[in-house]
Amino acid sequence: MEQTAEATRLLDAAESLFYEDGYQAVGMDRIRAASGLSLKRIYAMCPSKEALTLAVLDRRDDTWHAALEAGVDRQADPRARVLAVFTWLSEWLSGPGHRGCAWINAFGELGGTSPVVVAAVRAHKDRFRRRLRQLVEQAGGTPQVGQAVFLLAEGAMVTAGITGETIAVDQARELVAQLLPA
Amino acid sequence: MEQTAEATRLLDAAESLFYEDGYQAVGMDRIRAASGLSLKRIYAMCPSKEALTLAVLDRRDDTWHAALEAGVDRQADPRARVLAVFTWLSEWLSGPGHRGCAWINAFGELGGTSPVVVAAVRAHKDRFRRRLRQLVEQAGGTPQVGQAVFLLAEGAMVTAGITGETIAVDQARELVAQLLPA
DNA sequence: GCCAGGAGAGAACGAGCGTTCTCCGATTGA
DNA sequence: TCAATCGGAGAACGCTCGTTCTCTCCTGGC
Repeated sequence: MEQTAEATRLLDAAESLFYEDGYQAVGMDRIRAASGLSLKRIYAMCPSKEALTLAVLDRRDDTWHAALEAGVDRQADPRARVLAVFTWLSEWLSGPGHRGCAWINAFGELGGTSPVVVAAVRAHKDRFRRRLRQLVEQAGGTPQVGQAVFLLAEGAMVTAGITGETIAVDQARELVAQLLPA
Repeated sequence: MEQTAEATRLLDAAESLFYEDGYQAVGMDRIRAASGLSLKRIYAMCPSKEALTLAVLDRRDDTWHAALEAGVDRQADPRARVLAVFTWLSEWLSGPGHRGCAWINAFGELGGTSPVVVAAVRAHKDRFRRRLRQLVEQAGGTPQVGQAVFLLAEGAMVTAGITGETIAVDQARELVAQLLPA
């Protein structure tokens, strides 16, 4: 999908509706109404709902990782940069109506029926895991600690989504602080 | 729902179809075909699809925790009992066609639209967390370690579901072994 | 033997889905 | 000024959903 103003409106509308209510619960008509575009215009930009779903996940992967980097870059010390991941995660997940990790949720809903969505989710999680391992390595942690940090982050995200609170993320941050070398 | 042979057939069919393909992707007609019951019989036992969804989650909560206890009871030493949770999880998640934690997936799909499903997911996760904390306490671990074990378990389950492999669970087990007092 | 009653299966219903098609108005070139 | 072409809006289509209804058949009492 090209990067026009209309494409942005479409992706914005679809992204928030999909995130709030899920993919199958949101019809194309609601996306039409929320974006202010006509169905014909939408289908001219995007051949199907599944393609729109993938486009939403793809764009969100970029914005999500960009926001993560911005959070990390608030700190200079390598150890603090790892902890900053969790500080940022806590902020990211604390907005009203937040419902956890969009990719975990997408996998839960579409993982059994849509292989392309599964591939998108795996790609996102791989990217996150690699980045986390890199940050941990720069802070002097072993790959094993890197994997622990990743699993704690995943557990914290899924728990924050289900409970609606971000305490789990803060707890994970404390645990990571103990795992990293001083 | 009473515990008749037909109710069991219904719940068995619905549980495996829901788990494999998700809730909205499975129509009542597929459940009818898989269970061998007529629609009228199904609706005589269960007033709606949402009620069936909850009944499936409820029964699975019991069978899941019973299987967990059976896994834990293979060990007598308190420390080994905590590790046995992860050994059992790895087995539980290694079957063909496995797709991670049914409650996390249910939350991903229906969390935005069905408050009763959210409540069922929270109840299940609370129960698991309490049991885990208890086991960790009996092994001499602090509540903080108990929370770490819970977050690692959640992260491992969600990662195992997405990747289709159980390595993450085994890694989590190793990390827990390091966290627990010797 | 016959009629009343209940349970069976699956056709039917209204709604909503993703996607396409039709119609209408605007615009452009001579 | 007019005709031809293009693009937009949303009505329409075929399908599937969850749920209900109808019709049929079997059973049991007199």
